[in-house]
Amino acid sequence: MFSNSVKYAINAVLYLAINSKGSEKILARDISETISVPKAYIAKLLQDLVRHNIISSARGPKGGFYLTEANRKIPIIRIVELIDGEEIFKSCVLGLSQCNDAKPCPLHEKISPYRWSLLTALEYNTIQDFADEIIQSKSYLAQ
Amino acid sequence: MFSNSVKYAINAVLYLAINSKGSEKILARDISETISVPKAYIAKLLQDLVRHNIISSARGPKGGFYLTEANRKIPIIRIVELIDGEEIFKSCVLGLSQCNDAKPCPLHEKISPYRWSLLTALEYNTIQDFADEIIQSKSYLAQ
DNA sequence: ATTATAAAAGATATGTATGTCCGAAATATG
DNA sequence: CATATTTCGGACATACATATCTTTTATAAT
Repeated sequence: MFSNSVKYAINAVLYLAINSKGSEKILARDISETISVPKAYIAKLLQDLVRHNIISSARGPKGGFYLTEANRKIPIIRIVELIDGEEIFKSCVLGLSQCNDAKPCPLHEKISPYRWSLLTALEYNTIQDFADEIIQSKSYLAQ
Repeated sequence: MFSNSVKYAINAVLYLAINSKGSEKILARDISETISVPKAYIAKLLQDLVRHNIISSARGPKGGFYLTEANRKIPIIRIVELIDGEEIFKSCVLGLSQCNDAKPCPLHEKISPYRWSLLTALEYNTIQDFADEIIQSKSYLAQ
């Protein structure tokens, strides 16, 4: 469903949300080790998120990545859209250009509820929402 | 969701199911042109399906690909499992190895029921079931 | 038998996602 | 100001999916 890059990015951002309080910053190295993704690779993804104002960063000593209050209110789907593009929820699972509710492909109706559940969960839950769930042990980021 | 290979394979098999009646055979070239996939590429996929007894073939003049009655009763999910592997429906959407009902990732509970219904739909609907739907204009393979 | 046809099989090529490396820019600290 | 730290940016490397090309094998028809 999602590329590895999106999986890594969501994991990294949620780790950030849980571990950086206020202006406290988190090193790319810490994130890399915790989520078991190469430092240079996750760093690139995080830089992309910074450029698009989904997360924040500071260079130099005491620098690192962190989240502003505004960052925390961003829906998770923005991460997916940025990295994998907006089409992944919309394009036909069989690759047919004409597939839609009126002229569905054979799998369309079977898959639509699944896709819709995923889409709305990502659209209506913010970074902070998921972080709260994890803090309250309602869900987990166990590797 | 699915690899291009799976998309191509499902399209090709359903085209076969609809267009080969009885022992009438269909050329790789015809399938290639109809579903707009390079002949050598779709041929390889079809050969793989033949080796695993999902479809049937005959070489030489009057040869081609076709479906036996047994082939037609095969669930669509067998094509997906063969080409993309069995894990694609089972592994965590966030790539977490420990994700399950007891220790769910943040997305797990929001999508599990829908994912499961998709899985069972592909498990219980055969090649013929989907072909029938198309013949009855309940669904379409329009490019 | 010979020929034409078509799948099967193997080898090679291309493209995209993933992963790595190195130097530049920014900045806190002494 | 000098130094250490850390993100940033570009270039490079690797792996895997996708695509192509060539040869071999099987077989129907003449």
